[in-house]
Amino acid sequence: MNGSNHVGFNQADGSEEECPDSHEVACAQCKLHGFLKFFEESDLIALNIFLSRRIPVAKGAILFDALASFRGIYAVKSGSFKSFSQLDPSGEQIQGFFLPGELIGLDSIHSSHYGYSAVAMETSSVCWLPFEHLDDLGERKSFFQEQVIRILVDQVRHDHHQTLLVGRRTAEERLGAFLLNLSERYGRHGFNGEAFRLPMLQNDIANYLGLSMETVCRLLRGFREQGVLSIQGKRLRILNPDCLRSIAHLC
Amino acid sequence: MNGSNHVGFNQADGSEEECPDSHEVACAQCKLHGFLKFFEESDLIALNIFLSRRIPVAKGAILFDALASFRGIYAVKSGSFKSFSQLDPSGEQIQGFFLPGELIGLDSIHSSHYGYSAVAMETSSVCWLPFEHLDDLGERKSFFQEQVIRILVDQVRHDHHQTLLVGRRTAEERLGAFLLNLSERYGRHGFNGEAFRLPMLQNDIANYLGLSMETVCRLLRGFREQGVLSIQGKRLRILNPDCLRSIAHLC
DNA sequence: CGTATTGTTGACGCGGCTCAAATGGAGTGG
DNA sequence: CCACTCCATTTGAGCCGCGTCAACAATACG
Repeated sequence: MNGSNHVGFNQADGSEEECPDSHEVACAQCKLHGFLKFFEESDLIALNIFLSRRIPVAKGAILFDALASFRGIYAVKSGSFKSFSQLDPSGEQIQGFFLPGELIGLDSIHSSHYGYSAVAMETSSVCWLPFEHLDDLGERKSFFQEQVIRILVDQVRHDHHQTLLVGRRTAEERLGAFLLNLSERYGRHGFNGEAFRLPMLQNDIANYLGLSMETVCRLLRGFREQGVLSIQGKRLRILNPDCLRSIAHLC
Repeated sequence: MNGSNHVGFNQADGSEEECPDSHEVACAQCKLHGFLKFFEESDLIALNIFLSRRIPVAKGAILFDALASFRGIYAVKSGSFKSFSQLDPSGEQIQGFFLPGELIGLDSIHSSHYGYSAVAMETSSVCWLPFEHLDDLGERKSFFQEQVIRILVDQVRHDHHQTLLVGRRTAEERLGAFLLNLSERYGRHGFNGEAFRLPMLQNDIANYLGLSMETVCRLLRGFREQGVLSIQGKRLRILNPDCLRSIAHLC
């Protein structure tokens, strides 16, 4: 767990501060780190040539377009993103949210285009791992693919759960499970899972969960009145996680 | 597209008839075939040592249990399966249906357990590809993994679509899209996409789509009365695909 | 400070769930 | 072949969750 046997990331740039921005995910907590940690040092040096670190992305800026040709995966370093498809002319359908430490675009591997768009919901920064030189890894490519498979499997699991959630649960259960999911993800990447920012609009939450904005708003008020959580602006605090779990029927 | 450059499958057993059962998928149309077709002949001979072909599975029999340890993937040769998780004590949640030519269990790769159960909805047969000797493939393992990734990506795409479908569409749109999806899948694997069996119970369809059985029943009657399709027993015939597409809002 | 965007609240209607009961069909044993 | 059972399907009645519409408040932003 000591990161000293790995090249790159924060340590690569000696002049870099330890923690320049408290809202930034630590490299050791980033999924990109887990992605690469099976490589030997020599490979990592090669990979680091291609790894672009901390690209700033302005709020509302498009990370990639649905029609953009696949050029690698991104890791959210700070800020947050949403992905959506435009299939329906009536508006966008939000596919997912991406918090610091999470990867975007992996499911477009082996496709010519990304197939969906990703935009920053706030001022953000990403690391970018281009995939074009992957074949240079030679025999080690298999390790790399194993990580890809591992993460894709995770996503399949999550999507199954999401389908179940959106299809068969009440609005209250969906929103509760959604908040718990956010909490768990923040916690996993080294943030406080009990108190965090809700970077997305209520409109986006509603869209994602297949609900109306008004229902989301009313439910949040209900949760507040039950003392389950508190909201001020975009800051959320979960006061009673057990109660929230029982609401979401995830005991 | 001539299958003669590949070893194994039907051709391997010289005494085997061409088409002993018209309800059986042709090997050239099976996803397992696509899965293996990138291998050289020598590798395929090795793989075929492990490939168990045409294992019969009785109606209602469990192919694998949620707690069974992962032992490889199955290809449906004839019949059909449903997969489901038992998370909810109130009953099963159906995750998917598997028709002849389709693969079951791939998303459990790199897990200790399957994580969900699969049972035969009718008298069926499968081919089984154990994964335990995959490392024997050596450098060619990478090709294999590439296929795994390709199929997992397909599944992620499908699951996203499913989430969207189940979350934001009316009951009519969901059922229409479901039937069209079945039609497309039967067609893709060499069957008649306009007239096929509905192997699952209406109860299962309802569960899968997040609807009640009664709603599914009423909607099917509506489709029949509109002349969109005809049903006798479990046999379904799509009389007006364009109308069904417009109902499903997939033009 | 003004404008645009997001969030809040109420009234109302309907899609689809629930409950309940009847009908049909497949399998089984006599 | 029939009688019986079990399960699936069908149909109806009633109700409620949540979407829609509309008006207004609050917040963000230039």
